[in-house]
Parts: sequence; C-alpha cells; structure tokens
Amino acid sequence: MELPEAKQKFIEAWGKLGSEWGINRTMAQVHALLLVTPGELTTEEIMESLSISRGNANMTLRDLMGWGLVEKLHKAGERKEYFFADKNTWNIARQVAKERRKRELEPVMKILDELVKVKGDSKDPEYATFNKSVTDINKMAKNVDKTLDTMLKAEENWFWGSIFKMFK
Amino acid sequence: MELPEAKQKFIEAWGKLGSEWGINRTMAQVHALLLVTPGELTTEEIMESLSISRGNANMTLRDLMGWGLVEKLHKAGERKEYFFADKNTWNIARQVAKERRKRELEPVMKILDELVKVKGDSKDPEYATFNKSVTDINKMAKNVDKTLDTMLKAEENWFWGSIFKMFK
DNA sequence: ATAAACTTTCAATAAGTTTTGAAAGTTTAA
DNA sequence: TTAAACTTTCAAAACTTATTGAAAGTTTAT
Repeated sequence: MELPEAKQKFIEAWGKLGSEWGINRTMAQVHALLLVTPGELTTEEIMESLSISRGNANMTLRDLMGWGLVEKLHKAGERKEYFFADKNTWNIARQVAKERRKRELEPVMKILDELVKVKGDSKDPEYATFNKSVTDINKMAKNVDKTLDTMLKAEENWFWGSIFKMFK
Repeated sequence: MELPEAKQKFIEAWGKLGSEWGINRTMAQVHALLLVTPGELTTEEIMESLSISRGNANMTLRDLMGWGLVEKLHKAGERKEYFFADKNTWNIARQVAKERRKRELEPVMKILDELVKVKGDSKDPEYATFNKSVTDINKMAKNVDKTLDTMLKAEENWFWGSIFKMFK
C-alpha cells in the first residue's frame, strides 16, 4: 500500500470510529488528517484535502480546539492561521477522557446522586428494584470516575505498566 | 422526589448518556425502564410506558437482545412474550464492553495492523509522521484491548480492588 | 381448517444532524 | 481611510437516522 492511500484509509477509519463513539465524523477526520501531517495546515488546505466547505472546516476546527486536541499558530508576517494537532497519543486519550468526563459523566453522576437519595418503602418491589439499580450504577460511575482521575494524572508507561502488573 | 418522577428522570438520563455514546436513545430508555422494573414487561407495556410504536418497541427489544442485555421469557399458558433485563451492573458493563470491542475496536485494529506495515523512507517527514501516529495508536489500541480482555474475565470486586490498590 | 392473539417487517415519513456557501465581520498593510 | 486577505456566521439544503403503523406473518387453541 502506498502512503497517500494509507493516509486516506487512516482518515476514513478514524472518522468511522469517531461517529460510532458519538463524535462527528468530519471532526474525527480533520483530527486524523492533522495527526498524519508533519507541521501545520491552513483552513484552505484542510478544505481541499477533505473536500469540505469553508464553514464546515471553520466550525470543526473550532470544536477541535474546544476539545483541546488542535491548536492555532500565527506565523510572523502571515495573515493565514495554521492548525496543528498534538501528536502524543497518551495526551490525546487523556484529553478526550477529560472532556467526556466533564461533559457526560459529571451530569449523569449529579442526577444519580439525586436519585440515590429518593426515599421509599423497601418492602415495595418497585422501590427496591429502582433503588438497587440506581445505587449500583452510581457506585460503578464513581469507580470509573476515580479511575479516570488517576489516568488524567498518570504517565503513560506507569499507567499501563501498573495495569498489566496487576492483571498478570 | 416521588418514585414515578425519579424513574422518569433515570430513564431520561440513561437515554441521554446512551445517545452521547453512540447508542440509540430509545434503546437506552427501554433498557433503563427494564432496569427499574421488578419482573418482566410485555411489548404492550413498554410501548405504553415510553409512548413508542409497536414497530419501534419490537426492533429495539431485538437489538437489546442482540447486545445480550435483555432476555425474553415465555410464561406457561400465555401467548405474550415477556422481557426482562439482567440487573447486575457489572454484567451490563462487561456485556457492553464485549460488544463494542467486537463491533468497533476489532475492525479498527485490523486496519491499524495493515497501516503499520506500510513501508516508506523514514527520512521523509510525511512518512515518518504517518508511521509514528499509526504505530502509537496501534500500541494504545492493543493496551486497551488487553485491559478489556482482563475485565471480561474478571469479577467486579477483584477488578476495582486491583485498580485501586495500584493507584493508591 | 379457522380465527384469535400475538410478533415481525418495511416503506413511508418524521426528526435530528451535518454541511454548504454566500454574506457579514475582522484584521492588517499601505 | 481603503481594500485586500482572511475568518466567522447562520439560514437553507442535504443527508442520516429513528419512528410509525398498517399489512404480512406466525403460533396456538379449538
């Protein structure tokens, strides 16, 4: 397989995975493009390379910056803005984990905390079932949250090293 | 908060979380409904309870069974089919992890394995950048895969216990 | 065999999401 | 200032996904 075809495949695969995980396909593709590009790209080049409109490119880049996955660069004496992605895979994973925790896990945990407090007659199967499910899910959410917290602070080698020592 | 309202909130929250993670909202809601229901429900009751059509209920229940999260039950002397969810949170998490690994992680890993093999001139920044990103992501995918594998085989207490001992 | 009780299918439609592109806005150099 | 070079916005259109509901299919009891 030649390099340009391989890049194309990578961009497609990343886009598909993104869309299966609730991330807009184009956003994942722009990210993938920047990951396999040495240096920076202009909006123009991204539009061209992925055949997307100016508006789409602009919004997608904005979102990617909002996720902390892409940064802008101004070159001295140039009008254009250049974009590049942090290419450290562990940083990417942490950044995504951090954002999703904030945007999705935290709101759900807040609701679960409320629901765990709901009082009722524990002889009533309706109540007992509700309470058990909510309590169990709440515990799991807290475990996930703690683990993410550790991950966010961890160095990659230490993290996986610890995991595999444990699960040997 | 009263029980019916609390159930409603739980169903909504679960539906929202599902849709953010690439799982159809209705599917997550039906699952949530079954999680807070003692015993079983008929298609009719699910339709009624969530205000969805017969066709939608049927397909959603089929999907949930495909994910291994819900089972059918035939009661002796009755024509109707009854549905219930496994309420063990750890089983649910494992089941979801198992299916997503099969449906999403595995196909991507197959492509990454191909892309890692692509040859080129390592002096060429285009190639070097591509190769590094793909190789790094491939390694991370393999780490995730191994961890999931451990999780699938693990007992809940042991799993979290090990994780927290490590990350103390 | 028949019919009642139930389940499944799927074409049509609705709802939701993404993308476009032209117009408005901004910045910079001269 | 002005105008060129660039970025941002957003209403409309395209596309994607989810839902409906009626018709077809299946099962069971008689």
